[in-house]
Amino acid sequence: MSIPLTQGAIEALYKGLPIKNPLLQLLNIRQMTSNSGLPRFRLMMSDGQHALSSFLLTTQLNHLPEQKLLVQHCICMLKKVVTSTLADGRTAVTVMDMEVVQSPEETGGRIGNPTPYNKDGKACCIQVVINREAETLDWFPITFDLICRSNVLSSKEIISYFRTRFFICHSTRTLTQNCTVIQPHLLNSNVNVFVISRWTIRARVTNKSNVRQWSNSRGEGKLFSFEVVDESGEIKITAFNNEVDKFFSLLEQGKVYYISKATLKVANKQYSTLKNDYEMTLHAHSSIVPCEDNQSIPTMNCNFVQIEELENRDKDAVIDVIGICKKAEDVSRITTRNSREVSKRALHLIDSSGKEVTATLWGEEAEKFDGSGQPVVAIKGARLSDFGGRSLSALFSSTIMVNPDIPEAFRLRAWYDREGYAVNSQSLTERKSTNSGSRMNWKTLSDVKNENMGHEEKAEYFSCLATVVYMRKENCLYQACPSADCNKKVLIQHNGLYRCEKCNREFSEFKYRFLLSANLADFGDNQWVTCFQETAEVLLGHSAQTLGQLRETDEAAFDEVFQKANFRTHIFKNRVKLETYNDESRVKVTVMEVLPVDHREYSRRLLSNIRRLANM
DNA sequence: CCCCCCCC
Repeated sequence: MSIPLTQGAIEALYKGLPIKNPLLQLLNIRQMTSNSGLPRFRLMMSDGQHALSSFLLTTQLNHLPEQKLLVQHCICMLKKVVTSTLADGRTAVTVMDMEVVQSPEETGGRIGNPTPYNKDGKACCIQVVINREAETLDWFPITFDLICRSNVLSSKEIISYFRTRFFICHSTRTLTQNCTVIQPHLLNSNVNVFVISRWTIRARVTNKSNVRQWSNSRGEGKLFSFEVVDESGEIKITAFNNEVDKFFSLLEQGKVYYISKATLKVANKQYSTLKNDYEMTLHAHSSIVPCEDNQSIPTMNCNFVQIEELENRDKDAVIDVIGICKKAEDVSRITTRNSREVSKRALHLIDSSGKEVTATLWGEEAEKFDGSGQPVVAIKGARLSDFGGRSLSALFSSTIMVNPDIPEAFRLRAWYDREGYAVNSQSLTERKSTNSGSRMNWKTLSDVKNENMGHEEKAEYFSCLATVVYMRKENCLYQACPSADCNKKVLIQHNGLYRCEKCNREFSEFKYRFLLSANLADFGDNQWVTCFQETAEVLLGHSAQTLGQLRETDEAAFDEVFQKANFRTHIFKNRVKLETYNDESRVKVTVMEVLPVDHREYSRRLLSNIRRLANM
């Protein structure tokens, strides 16, 4: 005669509810391989009503099965268990302490007729059956809550199941009242894959990729993906191989379809900006049918950011933008870092903020773009870059819409045709990349000293906004070797010829070159710098040759060049390095590039310096 | 099962 089992224990243990020393019958025991190399035993236990195979024996108790004490149909008292949720969402009941209280001989076999409780912990699918009232509806929104009338799991559990494993929805819909959840059933599939049976979604295609080939160690094939939206959210759907042939030409951006019998998998967030933890994959049995009655399905929910506002957004932000394409540059081919060739086309977008920004389209999108007639262009999901200050770049996931049928587009069109065309817009994107914030290591002159820049073995580089306050005009020029690639200083010989030591030659002529010492000042400090040929020419506005001749012929004009160049403000890109001569070390700053001051850049610099000072 | 998001 067997000891009575503890009724309801399986449910309590599965839910992690407190239950004291329950008595359960072992229905099955299986040895698994564990990461540690020790055998790990998995148990199926029964309380006479329910059976559950989510029990794991702590390895400290491995002696029980190994000594044939814990065998099929014995009765155990579980003295200590821990119920936990595994990384993949499954529940495990780990048995930390137990005692075998009755042998199989004494129990006389399986007790009662237990039914599987939530199956054995493999990936589950909750099958949804639509009852009579709902059968007239042939679609579901992507996400929904459920009211559960099942006696297997509570409604709360079902909802949490759906929240964690399927989709998240916070609104309770009428339709949900008509759903009945029946027995979860087991699927022999990967833990991350769930089959949605008898579910259909009705959704609008917002973005559709091109067909792409892939080839890797796992094989090769072709695929395309598209994104859909319905009133409850958005999701990405991918089709491979045969499904590409079947569905690619059917799907059109902007149109609505009934989509059913796709599988779900956990989305890799790394590759998606969509607000969904899951994505769908189409299979041989999947169906996609166009839907004509699509009024209630949202078009694209764009959250347009004014161009002016882009200046305040973070680099790499993914934003939606809409503007008049004032100018579309010609398409060009570039080679990427990975030596792939790709087409690109820059658009100059302007909106009613009066600001302009450059947006770059890629690949086919760049090639097929037609900018004639200055169309309204909306880009959903463009990446904000800090190139040239602020610019935009389309991603693979971006949706580009020309003259979209939306109120914002009509407003922009009206604004542009009435007054916008005459606006002298200011672009957030500089034409010169060198002025871009990202490439500049901005410093104030006092920063350079305080941070001991240039004291390392390697030269350091910084940029500053500074004003020329003094230039040593006396020895700003030297007589250099006239050979094309030699700038070595030459010495005049008694014979009237100029000798270059480096070339070991004598020349009848020399060329002038600059070696200009200048003192730069900003609001906090000043710094002596050296300008060689190109940078000095920019500062002084004359070539070394012209200025050299001027010095020989018209000293007043020569002086005037310096007067004019003095107290001018520029952006200086500099190299700083510690130099030692005569046992004395000092930091030498060489100007590498002189750039004109852009007023926006100037304000930005000024503002950031002020903020920094305010925080000191 | 893919996963490229680029260039000045």
